[in-house]
This record gives sequence, structure tokens and C-alpha cells, in this order.
Amino acid sequence: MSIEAVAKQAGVSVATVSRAFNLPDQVAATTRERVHAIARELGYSANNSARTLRTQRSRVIGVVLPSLLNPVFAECLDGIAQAACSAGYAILPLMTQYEVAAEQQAVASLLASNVAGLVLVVSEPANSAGLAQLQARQTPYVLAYNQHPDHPCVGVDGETAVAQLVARLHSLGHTEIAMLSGHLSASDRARQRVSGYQRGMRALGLGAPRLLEVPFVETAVDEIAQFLSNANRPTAVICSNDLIAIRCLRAAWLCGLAVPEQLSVVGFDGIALGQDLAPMLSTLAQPNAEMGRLCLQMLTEALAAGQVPGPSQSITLPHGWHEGESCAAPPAHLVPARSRVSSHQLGVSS
Amino acid sequence: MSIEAVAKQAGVSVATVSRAFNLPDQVAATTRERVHAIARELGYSANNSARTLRTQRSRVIGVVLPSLLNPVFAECLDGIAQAACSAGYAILPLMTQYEVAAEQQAVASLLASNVAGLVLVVSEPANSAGLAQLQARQTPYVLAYNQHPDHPCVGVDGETAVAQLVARLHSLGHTEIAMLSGHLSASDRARQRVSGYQRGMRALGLGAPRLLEVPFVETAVDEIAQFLSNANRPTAVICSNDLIAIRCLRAAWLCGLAVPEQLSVVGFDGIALGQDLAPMLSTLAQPNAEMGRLCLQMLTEALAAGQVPGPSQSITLPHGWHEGESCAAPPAHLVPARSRVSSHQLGVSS
DNA sequence: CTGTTAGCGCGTTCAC
DNA sequence: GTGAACGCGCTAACAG
Repeated sequence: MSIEAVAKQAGVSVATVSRAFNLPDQVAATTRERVHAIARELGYSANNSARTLRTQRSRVIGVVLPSLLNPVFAECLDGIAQAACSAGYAILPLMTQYEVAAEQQAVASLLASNVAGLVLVVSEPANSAGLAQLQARQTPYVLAYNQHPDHPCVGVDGETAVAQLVARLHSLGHTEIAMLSGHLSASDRARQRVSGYQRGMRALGLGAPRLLEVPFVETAVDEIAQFLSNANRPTAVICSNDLIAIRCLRAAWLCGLAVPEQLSVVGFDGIALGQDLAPMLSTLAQPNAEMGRLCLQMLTEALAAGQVPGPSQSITLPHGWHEGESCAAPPAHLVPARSRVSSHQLGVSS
Repeated sequence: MSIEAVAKQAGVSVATVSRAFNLPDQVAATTRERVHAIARELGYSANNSARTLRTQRSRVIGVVLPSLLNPVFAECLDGIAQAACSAGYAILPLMTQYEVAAEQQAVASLLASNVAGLVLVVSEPANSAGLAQLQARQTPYVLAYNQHPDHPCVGVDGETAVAQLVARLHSLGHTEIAMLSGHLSASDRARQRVSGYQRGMRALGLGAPRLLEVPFVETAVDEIAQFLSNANRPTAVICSNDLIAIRCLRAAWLCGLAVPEQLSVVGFDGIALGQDLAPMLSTLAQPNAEMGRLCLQMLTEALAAGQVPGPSQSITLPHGWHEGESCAAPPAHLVPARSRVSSHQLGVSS
């Protein structure tokens, strides 16, 4: 069903049909209507490849994500897909499985597909070959979750969020606060969150941070359980994401530790599933779908204006706190006397 | 970076460059190498839009899914994406949010994008306008999760799986077995699984099936909790998918019911997250990523052969059983004496 | 083995 | 307000 068939049927030239859709003002109302009617009748819709080839810009946005097995990215992609659909764009997602080499390859592949722009989550914005290529080619792109002064980013301030969380836990009476993180080399998010943990601990004079780095793609419940079996285990564990927090909940269960009575567990991400757990997961929440929508909006607006989004347009969204049921005061006998009165220190803003 | 630039640089014609990539055998080894070297140097990669326009077939597979918020589809899409990547295809996913009207629109939109073929999960294969359109146009497609004799499908036999599950539960001593399902109008999978439940109950003479239909997109924990608060509550609950099973676990927790001691909860899907829960979810597992891979393989093989997959190529995969920790014998005082000896009835094959 | 050339379907000048 | 014609980058048929 090509433009030519419609033109013939309507008794006009292909140019008129094209204009009837792309520049309606330049066509007489009566012919425009006739063309539209016949097009609808014939089920005509413009061939995207030809249009892209001609205009040199497609209505497709490339998306580069680590994996869909972490619901946080699935939720984000869902938001991206929704926004893209409303804006008349299609998306082309590629998963890197957290491998840096795959990022560059994904970018190259998407560029070959003439995508109009990209949304991506990279491992390390500072030295990403893929991003360098995009900047060199002046291709519009926006980073999600990442934070870096040289790139347009949409995300939350993970460092501050976790630092505030440490204060919150401390005000509940916790002093033995540990952090469970995915491998730090795999993502700048994890590193930022750990920084916030360390900063928060230092600020409160809470002694040496206790950090356990665990595998993330595979489950590491046993390793976590071993950590929790230790005699001087922490009373609260901050997990660098919800998936690890869920595994931590299971590890606690395997150790016979009641959550939150004997152990507080806090996550990061705010995946929808966390709200259906028993106990409901207490977590620092990011608006994942909304972040995806914002990325796409930033991109399509830039596209419409013929510009590329710059670092100055970065958006730091407020993080939220899902109260949940996995976080409470530590067991009374573990609370040092001087800590018990410190609940006025609770200084967490959104 | 067009083919012409490479040709000029290499001192050959564009046709030779094209052949060097698409028909390497027809080019002298020495020129082929030179062309490849220069192409790599210039960072050349063929323009997909032009290629698609010329060949009338793209290397893009359209994917139509209900939503990514259910991990089962995220896992499947991950498998699809992986297989597509290996086979040199890109994917174009569209989400319908479980709305039938959106299915047809998604198909139309994908066809306009010249996709080579489609993988889709529809609400009801029997009367899907989108599928009809694909058949009429002879566009290759494969259904995932759906089952229907008139279409090429990849999935498991949900009805038999649940019927066997009823027998398994009965052999453990359960007689009060209920089923929790998402709205039946939303998916043929749910209907098949409920059929299996009813068949299983009937076969064992277990009295009237007790079916609770709950909202699915929104969480329905309260409704489930109310159901479980009933004085003559079941001792085992079969959930039509893992997401509902997770909510059921929480509902049981809210009711103060110990799982599996007082209540057995079984899911369907085998999402990865279920294995990290406490208690680990007992569930009928589908190989979600593998299903996605198979769909894509079936599609690309047909594409390579210039054919369209037909109903005769449908694959019914064996379902698995994840033992988990959420399913056990019912409380002793609730087991009728004659049921205690029936464990030889356990007749569940893979 | 390699070069020349004709479209694939469309958007966009430039005439009328 | 409308039509004719060019070319986006590539592949495939045909010559050589």
C-alpha cells in the first residue's frame, strides 16, 4: 500500500498525498479530506523506512539498558515505551547484560538504524566510548539513573539519599549499620550509594563502615546469610538495590532473624513488587516509570527543536521513602543508652 | 558514512562494497579485505533504512506484550532480545496494557515499520483482529504463551499443568483447594489454568471448585486477605500467576497464617524473583527466556526460508516444578483420615 | 571478479 | 493549490 496507489485512487499526485499528511495547511480542505478518506479506506500508512531514508531522521528512539531481569529497568522501559507511544515514536531496546563492551556495540548498532535519539543507562558515564561517539556525532541522547556533569541525565541523588537514610536509621537507634552492594565496578549508581553510606556514617561518627560486595546477576543469598550469621552482625542493612534487599530478606529468614524486630533491611529503587512482600520492603524509591517518561520527553522536545539535550538540562528528581515494614528500631538490648534519645536527629527530607 | 565514501576510498564501486559484506564469496579475497579494513577505519555500517527500503524486508522483529511490570514478560522479552541480537535482528516492542484494542493498533503500527515478523502475546487468539490482519498479509508471526490450533504458538500446556498440580496437592493431603485468578476475560492463559483446576478437582471428586477472580494490574492484597480470613478457608491456594501468588503470600502474612504450615500457596510462571522470596515460592515454572528465544528462532528460520510459521510448528514445552517452600501438607487436624494414605496418587510428570 | 544502473517509497524543491 | 522530478543509501540484475 504505497503513496502512489492512494494518489491514483484519489486522482491527485503523490506530492499532494504526501502534503495532505505532512503539511495539511498547504492542501485545499476538500482534496485533503478526500485523500484522507481514501487513505483510511485503503489502510494506507507511510512506509517508515522510505520516510526515514528521505528525511534522514526516524521516529525511533534507541534504548540501552543493562538487563530486564531487574524490575527497576523493566519499569523504566515501560515508562519509556508509554511516552514514546504517545509521542508517536517507536523504541528499539538493546540489553548489555552489564557488560561495558556491549554498550559501545549497542550504540553503534542503534546509530546504524538511524535512531533519532537514545536513552541509555551506562556503567560509567565518565569513560564510555559509546557516549563519546554520540557526542562526536551530535546525536541526541539522555542518560537515565546515571549522574555526571558532562551529560544530560535524569535521576536521583543516590549519595544524598543514602546519607540521609543512615541518619534516619541512626535516629531509630541503629549504630551497627552495614551496606550490601552489587559489585562497584558494575555501576556508578552503586558507587554513589556507597559514597552516601560512607559519608553518612562518618558524619555521625558511627565507626568504620561495613561494606559487603556481592554478586548481583546471580543470586547471593548464601553469602549474605553467612554475613548475617556473624556474631557481631549489624542491626540494620542498607542494600544498594531492591533486588539485593529481597535476597537479604530471604537470607535473614534463613538465619532465623526476624525482620524488622532483629534486623532492619532497607532497599533502593522502589520496585512495585517490593510493596507486595511480607514484610513490605522499606526502600528509597525512585519514580522509575516517570524517569523513563521524562527521558523521552526531554529527547523528543530537543528533537522537535532541532537541538541536542545538554548537561545543563539534567534533572535530579526527589527521591521518595516507602515506609514499608522491614525497618524499625533495633532490639532494645542492642541500643546504647545515649542513642535512645536521638530521634530528633531524624532529618530526612524528600 | 555512506557506502559511496567507502567505495571511493577503496577505489572500487559501491556494488563491490555491498557484496564484500553481503556476498563475500563473490569478491576476491584481497579486495574484500581492503574494503573491510577501510570500512572499519571509517566506522562504516550499512544504513538500515535504505537496506530495508531496497530489500523490502527489515531485520527488525516487532514484539507485542501486555506489560513489562509482570516479570514474566520482562524475562521473555529479555530472551527475545538476546536471541534477536545473536541472529542480527533488532526488536521493536509495544505494550498493550492488557487492552485488546491496543493489540490491533500495535500490529498496524509495526506493519507500518516494515517489521520482518512479529512475536506476540495476545489476550484471545481466537478472535484477534490483529492476528487476522497478519494472516491476511502473510506476515510471519509467532504467539508466545497463547495456545490455539490455528496459530503457531510457543508455550506450555497450562491446563494439564494445573490439573496435575491439583493431584499433587491432593496427594499431600489437601482437599480444600482454591484458585486465585486474574480476570478471566484478560487472558486465555488464565482461562486455561482455571480449566485445569476445575478438571483436576472434578477428577478427584473434590467438590465444587472455589475460584476467586481478582484485579491483576492493581494489587489486590486486601481482597485476598479477606478471602483467607473466611472461617472455612482453603488449605491450599493455586494462583494463576506468580505475581498473584506473591500477593497471596503477603495476604496470608497479614492474616497471621503461616505458609506453608497453615496454608500452601502455589504460583505459575517461575519468575526468577520467586526463588529469592521467604518462603521460596513453589510454582509451576515456564522457561520464560527460553520461550522468547524459541519464538525468535522459529521466526528467523522461517524468514530465512522465505516462509511463514504455521500452526503445525507450534511447540508445547514441558512445564517444570519449582519445589520451593510455600507448599506442604495441610495442618494435620484438617486432613480427613482417608486422604492421608493417598500419596501414591502423586502422578505428576514434567 | 567487478562496474553500471535502476528503482525501493517518500519528502521536497521548483515550476506552473 | 498542485504536479513533475530528483535523490536519500542501498541491493540486485545485468554487462563486461
